[in-house]
Amino acid sequence: MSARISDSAVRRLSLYLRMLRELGRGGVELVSSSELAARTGATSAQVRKDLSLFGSFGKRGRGYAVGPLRETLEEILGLTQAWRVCLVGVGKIGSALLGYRDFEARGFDIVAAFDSEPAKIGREVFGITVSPVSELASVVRERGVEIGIVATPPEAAPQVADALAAAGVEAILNFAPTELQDVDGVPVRTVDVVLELEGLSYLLSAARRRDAADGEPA
Amino acid sequence: MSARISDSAVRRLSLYLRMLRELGRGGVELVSSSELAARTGATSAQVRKDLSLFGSFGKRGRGYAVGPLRETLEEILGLTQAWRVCLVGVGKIGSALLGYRDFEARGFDIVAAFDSEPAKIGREVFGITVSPVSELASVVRERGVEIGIVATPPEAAPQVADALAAAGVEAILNFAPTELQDVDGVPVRTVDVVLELEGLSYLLSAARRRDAADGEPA
DNA sequence: CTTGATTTGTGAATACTTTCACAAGCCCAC
DNA sequence: GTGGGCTTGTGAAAGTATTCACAAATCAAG
Repeated sequence: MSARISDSAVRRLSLYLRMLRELGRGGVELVSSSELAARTGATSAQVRKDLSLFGSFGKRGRGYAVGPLRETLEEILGLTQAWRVCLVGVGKIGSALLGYRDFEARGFDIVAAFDSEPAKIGREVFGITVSPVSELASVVRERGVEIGIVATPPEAAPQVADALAAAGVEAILNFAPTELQDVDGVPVRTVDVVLELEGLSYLLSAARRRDAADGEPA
Repeated sequence: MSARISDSAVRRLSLYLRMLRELGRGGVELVSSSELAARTGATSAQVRKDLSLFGSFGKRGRGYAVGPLRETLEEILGLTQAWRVCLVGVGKIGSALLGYRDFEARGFDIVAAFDSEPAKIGREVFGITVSPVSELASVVRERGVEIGIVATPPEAAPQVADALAAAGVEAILNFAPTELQDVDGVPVRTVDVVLELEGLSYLLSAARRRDAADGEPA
């Protein structure tokens, strides 16, 4: 019952949930594993296996009830509560994230923002007032922040992550192009755009090498 | 020699490369697999295995020569050339990406930007003039764009991706929260911030469930 | 030249994930 | 109520990825 669930399985659960919400809005009440699979890029067996890690939610011969399964997945993913989030680094990317109102709709409330640059302190960005990083610890504690977003330059990221963890943040989302080891048991996810582009670059140049070797097919 | 290389291996190669550049700037000339591993969150065996997929670059008893290995990895990842990139959707995230000058430094030149909103057409954002999406096909062809970035709302993303593929783009980086199947053999990577946050939410609530079950330890 | 301290490169072993394939269950039609 | 068409849930099989562990290579010291 409590085997560790892989990151990729959790990621797929999020995708299933997204699709279930869409189906629900469209009034659909029942969905089969193969429909869900087709719409999320998975296979039907994978959908069933992923869901079976947590229980038995479908009806044989019929499929899954959209509403109840949606609620179950929200429960599993911890989305029945709102999480309190803070953001450190109100630069270009940080500001864009503050303005991304989808977060709130998805249960992630940004309740504080920090920057080290004096010119930015006190400024209000998309409804959030920017505080000085020196107040990070106290504000995080006061407002019960659970998730921290790091959107600073790479040099500052490790210290900021440490400070967040020390202040009691329980998980970190990192946008700085730096590998941040899990700090003190606090899980870190990194979103690294350059890394993604380099992954595509690899695919393209590998394809070109292959084409060249195979005599440049059509 | 030409077994398929996994995405995760390629991602690690990018991290090694990043670290090698840093070491090179610091004047370091030789690095061992275990040093590289410690700095990138991998294991030394993994570093050696990843590199051995492409050849034999180290010296037994000594380690890897920083400069030459950096060049080899740049070659493997296709980073010895500059890639031409376009961006579709000049909203909050799109603008932030246009301003992210690191792209150019890493060999990804943004040579065009598109939007469907008339108010944005012709405006110059961080040095790039916004063109109407109606001109996407012609501009992509004219300027030889190889990689397309999708930063539109989710509803528009699938059509935009199709249009990019049809116009001859060879790879797509997607920021819209929509699963985009690989279009017509064009590889797609998706960066989905909400998905990452939901992954963290899962970890947090799983940890809490565990704590509650184990009688709330310290 | 030999010894010893390193560190690579890599088969073999382990661990993890995905896919297969089918019995068990469900519902509709008659 | 019985038959037939579907679809789930899940062990077993296949496929991938990671880790282990060690022979082969390198170099410095004496």
